[in-house]
Amino acid sequence: MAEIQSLARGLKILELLAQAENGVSVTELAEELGVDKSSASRLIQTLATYGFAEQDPTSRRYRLGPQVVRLSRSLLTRMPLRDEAKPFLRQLVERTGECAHLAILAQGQALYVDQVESPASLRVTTGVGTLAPLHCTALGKCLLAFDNGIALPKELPSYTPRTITDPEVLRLHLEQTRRQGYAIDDEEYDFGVRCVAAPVFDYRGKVIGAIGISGPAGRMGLDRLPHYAQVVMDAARELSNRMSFRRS
Amino acid sequence: MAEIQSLARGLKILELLAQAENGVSVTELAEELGVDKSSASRLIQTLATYGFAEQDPTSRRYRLGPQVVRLSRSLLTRMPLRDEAKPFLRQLVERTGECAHLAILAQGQALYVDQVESPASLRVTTGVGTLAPLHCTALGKCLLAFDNGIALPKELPSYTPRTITDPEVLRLHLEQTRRQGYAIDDEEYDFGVRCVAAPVFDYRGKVIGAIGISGPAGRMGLDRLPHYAQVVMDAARELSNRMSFRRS
DNA sequence: CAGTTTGTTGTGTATTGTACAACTGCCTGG
DNA sequence: CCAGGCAGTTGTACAATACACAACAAACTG
Repeated sequence: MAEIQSLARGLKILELLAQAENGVSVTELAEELGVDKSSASRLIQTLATYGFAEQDPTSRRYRLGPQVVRLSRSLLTRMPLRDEAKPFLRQLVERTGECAHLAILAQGQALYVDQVESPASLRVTTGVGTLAPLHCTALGKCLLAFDNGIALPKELPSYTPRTITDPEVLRLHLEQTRRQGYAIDDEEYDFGVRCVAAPVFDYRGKVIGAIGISGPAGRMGLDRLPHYAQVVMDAARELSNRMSFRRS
Repeated sequence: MAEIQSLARGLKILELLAQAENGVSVTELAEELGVDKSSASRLIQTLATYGFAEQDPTSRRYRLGPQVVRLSRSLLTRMPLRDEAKPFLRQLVERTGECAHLAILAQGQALYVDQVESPASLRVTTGVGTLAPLHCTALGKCLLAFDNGIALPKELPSYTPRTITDPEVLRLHLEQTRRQGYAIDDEEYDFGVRCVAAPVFDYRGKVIGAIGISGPAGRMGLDRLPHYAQVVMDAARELSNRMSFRRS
């Protein structure tokens, strides 16, 4: 009895609401959870009274409520790494003209927690809150390569023809990443998008996140990547220094 | 029995986690909820297994988990208004040099759901997910003035000496807002910050949100406000047109 | 190292969440 | 326009489950 059933069901409902495109009906919820309509109805009513869900008056379907946005903000604003990283992200955008991102490890995936947009009209925006796989993104590879505690993902799903799907190839690739101190994503997750990222460490040398830039392959030619890598690494190193002082 | 107790308690815990600066201990949770330590422990364990809470390994205190950021993203990306508004927010920043915001009504407050930052080094950023009072912000006043269904807030707390705290004064002020088609916040919520906002309507003429700009009082002189108001209203009107086509 | 505080794990009991059923409002088709 | 079906909510009885109490483990403090 280590898990509160009805709370767990409520949380599952939140996830279902997040996945659903156009809201979810009570009957669908009941089917998905394997409970009666009445139970599903009461559960989501509770979610609604606390602002975590909302009912569309006409269709009677439920969707996520504004409360989740508030919670998210609380989490993000209370993240020291995010505060410290912001100026470096801006700096990266200034120096490279591409979008800059900050990600941390969350549930075996890379969670994008901040972004500064490029001024270019063609830009690669990855919304804050996005979860991306570790094995085919530059930020993810950084987390994977420099975090000793983490194991390689069992599955290496393919997103583009360039995605590394062989565990052994990935292992070697990560070793190289460790050696050179930065990671590259060469159209392995999104067609036509290249990324460069470097790890951020705390005072104990533990990886706490990664910062990097993403841009269209056209602008981010392979020959220019080493230059970008240097810029990103410099920023990451300086940010790591900053984080070392905030021993929280 | 219209409310599932344990789910409600779990949601209250989430709110407590959001408010707490440095995480919350199990004992604190138990006290706050009026339940036993053991119950609080099991509730938050359930939250943790689903990624809604995280335990700091050293301090054993709990904080919000990454799952809430994911949910938030789902909600925000599924918001048609947000997609449509983005280019107009960028346009506002370009034309005025100040930060632009989009807000909707949520739980009797203005919820900031998007922002485009000003390039100026002195800028007014209001994080996405912020809740602000309706009676002393430009975006809030728009929602208040143009939404027929909504009642005036009972309490009109004061944030600066300029905050309107008299209901009658506010009523007249909102009438003027309706007449002129835009709202102003003249340092009524934040010292030294002025805002201008205009409402966004759907195809039925119902307010679905508001967009506006915020800047330091130094740059946003009172004499320039009418000009800014025109720019904001133009954008809001065009955005309203766009929204009329998406009859969802 | 003893004492104290804090978090987690058993366990019996009663509260509470659940399924079943009845009810209401809505939509659809004849 | 009405009959039939469907989706969502409310009532109710029962049993599952979440709860308080207690014991235990672990960490902090003096």
